[in-house]
Amino acid sequence: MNISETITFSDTGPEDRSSTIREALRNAIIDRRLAPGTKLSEAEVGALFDVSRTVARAALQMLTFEGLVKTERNRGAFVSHPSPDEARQVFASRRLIEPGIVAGALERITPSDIAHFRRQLEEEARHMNERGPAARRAEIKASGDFHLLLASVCGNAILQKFMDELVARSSLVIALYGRSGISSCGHAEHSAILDALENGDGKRASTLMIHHIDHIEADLDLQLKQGSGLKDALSLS
Amino acid sequence: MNISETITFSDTGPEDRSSTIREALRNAIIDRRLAPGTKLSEAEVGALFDVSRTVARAALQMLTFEGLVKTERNRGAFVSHPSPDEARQVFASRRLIEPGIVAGALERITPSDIAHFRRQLEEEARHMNERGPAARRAEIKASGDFHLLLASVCGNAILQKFMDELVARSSLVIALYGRSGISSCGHAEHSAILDALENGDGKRASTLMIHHIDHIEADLDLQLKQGSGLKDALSLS
DNA sequence: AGTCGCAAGATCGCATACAATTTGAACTCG
DNA sequence: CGAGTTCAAATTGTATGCGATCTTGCGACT
Repeated sequence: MNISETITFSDTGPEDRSSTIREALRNAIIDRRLAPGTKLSEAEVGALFDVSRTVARAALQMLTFEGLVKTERNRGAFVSHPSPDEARQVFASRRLIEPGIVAGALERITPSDIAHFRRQLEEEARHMNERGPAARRAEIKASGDFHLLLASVCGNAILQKFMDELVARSSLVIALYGRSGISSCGHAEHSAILDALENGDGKRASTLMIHHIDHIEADLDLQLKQGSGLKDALSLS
Repeated sequence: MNISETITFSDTGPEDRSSTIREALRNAIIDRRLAPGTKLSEAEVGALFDVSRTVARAALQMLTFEGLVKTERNRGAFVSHPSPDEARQVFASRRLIEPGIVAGALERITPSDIAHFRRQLEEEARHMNERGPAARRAEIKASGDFHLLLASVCGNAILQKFMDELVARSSLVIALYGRSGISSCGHAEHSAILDALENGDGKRASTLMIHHIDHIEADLDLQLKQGSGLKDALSLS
């Protein structure tokens, strides 16, 4: 496993090591370097990051709270394998929250923010034009970052935290249920939303956002093919 | 301190003890038996519930994730003391989410649910007619339970979790900034919302809900009297 | 041959021990 | 008498050890 990327703790400063591990695992999960269903043993995680089980456990507990990891008592922690129903709930939540985020962002967005968005969208476009699984992972991540940036502009830390969780879960869902062929449809819509925001047209931006979310969800294949948990093992190994 | 209420672990079964402690602390916080700013030392919490620091720490970590507790590295955990700005963010989030919850609940609510709501509202009314701080605490809690019940009916576990957090934070905010005199205005509005739901009038229910939230927030005194964190110490000790 | 039971191995839950950091106070010096 | 410094008490951060629980492989019994 090469989960730990090129992480040397010194980079992030002496701050919470468990948070650093959480972020690394989080990135690995939403990048799909860690497949849903993968077991994350405390000892293994601890060994990978060269810490004790205590801090590894703390990181896993945080991820469990975010819904990216599922822990079963006396059995361990596993990368979440959201059911189609959970997937629908994720998108229902986003449909509810994101229009409000757009409205909030509209009132506080600055030219400097817009420039930031433009750079972000360029990045996104670059990944879109590349091929290969690495590029696709980067694309999913970049697409999520657009929504997170929007949430940060809106200035509500609570909503931002909610969006953090929703975007992360979405990445999992897309990786699991996405029909890979048509997945790169989001970029133009991001641009359009940003344009509407720049023109101060909040109504249009909200509408575009809802359609955008609809499109993402429509691109999924959410037929319920799984009963309980035996499929986990089936799909992962 | 009598935080632990009448808790004997055997009640909740052999499940996670840290979760049990989390709930007990959570209740104590939203009931205002634990004042904002109060220090929650790991050792003290552990002693109160007769567990080691390890599990106490886990409970505190969960509460930190919910925003009910703030931990500072190497300094400890404290009951959150939300700023007026945070308070506004809480209510902004609720204004965004709860209408959607109402809409979701409308489609799934059953007569049995409605009966449940009625019983809940009676309970609420009982506390409203009593006097004293204990009754007021119970009233705040019961009022929150109405919203949580609504969220549970809506059938979206993610939104339900969000509402859990928002309602808990609201209780803190109300306890901190509520003008105590007029606080008991919510009951009639809850009834009205339920009536609208029963009649299938989702539009009206949503509108009532927004007004309800507006009223709650309007009843607060959110003048920003505090600069940073020195006031915490000032108000707690 | 199939099934049940049992024991060994692995992993987690929790407690405890030790290290690191902060805080507050006593103490010294100007 | 006040300011600065040093040290000790308290508290958190982290590691590790032990018991409990679950899994799994092997063997005996039907």
